[in-house]
Amino acid sequence: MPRIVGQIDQAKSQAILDAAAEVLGTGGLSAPMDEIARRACVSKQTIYNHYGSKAELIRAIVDRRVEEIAAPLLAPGAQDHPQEALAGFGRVMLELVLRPLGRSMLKMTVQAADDMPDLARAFYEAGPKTSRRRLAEFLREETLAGRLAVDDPDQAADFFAGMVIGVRQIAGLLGVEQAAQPEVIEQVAQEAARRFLRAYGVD
Amino acid sequence: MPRIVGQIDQAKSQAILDAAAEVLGTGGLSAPMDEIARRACVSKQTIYNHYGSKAELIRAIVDRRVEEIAAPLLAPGAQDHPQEALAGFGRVMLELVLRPLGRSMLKMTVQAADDMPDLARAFYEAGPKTSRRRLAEFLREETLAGRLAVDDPDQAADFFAGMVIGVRQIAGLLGVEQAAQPEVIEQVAQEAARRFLRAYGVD
DNA sequence: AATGAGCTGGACTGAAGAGTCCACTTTTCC
DNA sequence: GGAAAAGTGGACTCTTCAGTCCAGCTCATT
Repeated sequence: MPRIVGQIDQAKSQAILDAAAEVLGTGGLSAPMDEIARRACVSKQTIYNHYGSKAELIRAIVDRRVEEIAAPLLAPGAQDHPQEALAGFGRVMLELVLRPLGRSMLKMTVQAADDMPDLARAFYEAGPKTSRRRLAEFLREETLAGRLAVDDPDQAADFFAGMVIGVRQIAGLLGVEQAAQPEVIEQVAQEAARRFLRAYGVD
Repeated sequence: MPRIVGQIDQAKSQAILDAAAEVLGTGGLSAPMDEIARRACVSKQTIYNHYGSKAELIRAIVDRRVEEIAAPLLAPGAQDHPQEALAGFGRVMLELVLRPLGRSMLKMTVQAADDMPDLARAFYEAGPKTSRRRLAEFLREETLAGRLAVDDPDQAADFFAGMVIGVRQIAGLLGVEQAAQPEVIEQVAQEAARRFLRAYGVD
């Protein structure tokens, strides 16, 4: 990602990205570059050597997050029982949404959406959209296999994702309530999976 | 709401609030006061006479929205059949979330959350929290009446609200996808209610 | 040890925008 | 009709911050 190639320190690039994500995530997009530099233990000039401008720095942060999101969403699915597979999906989504990093990244992207619509769209595709798509595929397969009776997999996937995430995402964006405990995540994922199976079971 | 009482024009207060909601909602919180003044066909000084500062202006906008939210959430509930009552809840929540005004107000409040946590909390209480609370009460009553079998009304309310709202809220915040059509709202509310009844019915 | 790329930190420029001031006009109320 | 309150528009101050500049430092390679 660095604009000026050469002997540039890759570890420093990452340190800058980490610091920027932290500062911009908590203080909002208007947090000053000087603070990011201080947090990264780096001079402001170095940030500009690596990323060129604040907008590109933000872009790099979101791009990295988009990559990070992809991996866990590929994990669940193949399980013995639909209940476990669904709970797995739920767990992954909740982790992505509830972790402090996930929260602040989302808030950052929302704030940036006005000025960088393409960035917001990339984030949306990588996160919310991909998770629903993967889940819908799973539901389609399970229905073909006769273990579920889902007539509209896209809508059903959105229903399940909504159940799992619930009010927590918006609460995080508004900065109310603290991060959720692991046992809460587990309980919510399991219960949502159970209820979903009742709603969409083969009778 | 005006700081300086006297012969102040109430209609002008509203015009300012309307213009500010529009400008700050679409252009983000950093939109300049001059543009709000222009939009409201009012001098900048008049805005300051009415509201004292940009922060208080924002506060007034959110306060007004908080009032507006309260009314529709009291409407549904008492219906012949749970299906209709639930669909009514769903319809109201979707309207609140999907309407352009609702979207931009939410985005504005999210952006303001860092600097005005109390404001964000008031919004959260009035909107997401109240809607879940009202719905949970309804579910509790229906369960007592033997028409539903909801063991954890708070969680079930959150599940239903999540199903209805789904990916649309975050899509709106990220500025992707256009506003939803009325028939989509109706279909989603009805289908969510139907599935919810299967998940929580008395068998 | 010499070269040169990258880094530091601090000073600097320029733009944008919040909030103020002021001379003047309009409205409202008695 | 006159006084007081409210509004207008435009200039003005002050602060904040993105981005630049620069003089001196570090350190790897040769």
